[in-house]
Amino acid sequence: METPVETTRERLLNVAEQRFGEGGYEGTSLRAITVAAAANIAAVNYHFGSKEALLRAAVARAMAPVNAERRRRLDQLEAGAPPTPEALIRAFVEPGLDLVLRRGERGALIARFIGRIAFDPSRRIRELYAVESEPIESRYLAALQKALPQASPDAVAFGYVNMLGLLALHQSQALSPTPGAAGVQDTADPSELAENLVTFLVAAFDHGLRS
Amino acid sequence: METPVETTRERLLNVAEQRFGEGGYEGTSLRAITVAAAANIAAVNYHFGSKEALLRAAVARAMAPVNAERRRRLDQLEAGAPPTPEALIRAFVEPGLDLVLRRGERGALIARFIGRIAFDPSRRIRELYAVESEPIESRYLAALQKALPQASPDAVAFGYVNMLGLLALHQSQALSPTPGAAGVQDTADPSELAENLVTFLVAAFDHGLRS
DNA sequence: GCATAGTTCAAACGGTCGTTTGAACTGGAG
DNA sequence: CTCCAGTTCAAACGACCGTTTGAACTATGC
Repeated sequence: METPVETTRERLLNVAEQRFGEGGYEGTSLRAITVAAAANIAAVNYHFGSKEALLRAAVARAMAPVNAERRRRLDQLEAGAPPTPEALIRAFVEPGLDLVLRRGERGALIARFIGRIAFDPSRRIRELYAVESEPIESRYLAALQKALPQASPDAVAFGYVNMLGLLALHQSQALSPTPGAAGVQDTADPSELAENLVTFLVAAFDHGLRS
Repeated sequence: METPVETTRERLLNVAEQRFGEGGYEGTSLRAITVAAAANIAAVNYHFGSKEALLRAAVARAMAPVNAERRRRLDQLEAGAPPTPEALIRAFVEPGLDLVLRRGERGALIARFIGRIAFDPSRRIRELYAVESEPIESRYLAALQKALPQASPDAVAFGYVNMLGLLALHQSQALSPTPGAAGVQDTADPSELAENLVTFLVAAFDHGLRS
């Protein structure tokens, strides 16, 4: 079984995901990416136009399947009875954390990349993520506000941004054990992490939002 | 009333907090810091030894009062009846978010700086924060595990790292409204944000941890 | 005033950065 | 084989980076 030959463009995107996910945007140079991709540095300009455009393309590529799955799940939920907060939270969180299950080793790398970019120090970089995620995310916020009529819309929005934050942090694997925090273990199984996070968030949404 | 004259060293630390908080470690150059501090670039080497050492000193300075207050609150709680999870969460979260109330404009800047460094893309940078915060944080984790006997220690640790993550994100002001997320407003009052976050976390700890 | 420690300075080093350029290469169509 | 579009290459540009250096400056004590 022969692996299809990767184009230079694909190699650049793959390595960009990995490297940007490891070092962030500012901390990753094009030379590091191009060397790892066995490409010439001018190829970045040729295929993408600039470093930032490479990032933009990588973010768009990484987010596309996540967004599609979130959209599919929300469409499905809204086609039936009014969805519960739990169903909505699950529909949102699981695609983000399912990357490992669906894609093997590369999935974890993409998850980390997404989480990392979503909270880059630079607002400009963060907005690359926001542009890709906003259309489907605002639908989820509206659906959650509808599903939680006892809480104020502002309060639901507060819970919602907390959910975004926690999801991104878990994706980026930044919530690793602090040194000396005995008893804290990386959850090896991503579906278990998803269950834990959904349970945590559902409790917070159901009992911890103000009215 | 004359303002005391700032030493070069102090100016460098103050500006470093601001600039590292805005741009992250990699995205902030020493020249930007020294220009803003009206200092010579060699002063960084003279007073601190290196860029990273400047960061380390800034982190230590920023965390010292937060850590002291967390320690004082925990000591106080443990001197009485066994503290509730809510009391512990509050004792941990409030000092982190109180920076604005206690220090005026500079407080928000310091909060952002701390939050930003805590989740820098580079593990090496993140560990500068961890070194400063670990001693008091591990005490809080142990106290929370004791206060939540119905949950497994691993589950409490999971909730704990989520709390760390959310606190840092709120401090860093990275949880700003996404474009188009109508209804999401920056909470102008930090004590209200603390109340909202404590409420959210308490619900998640009380109802959302697995056993 | 001199000596000394502390502090700051401008210039420089060696390295890295993103972007650009024009030539060379590659592959496909006619 | 030629032509052409697409692609890659090495070299270079101008800018920026953290670190270093030796001289100059500053303040204090004798």
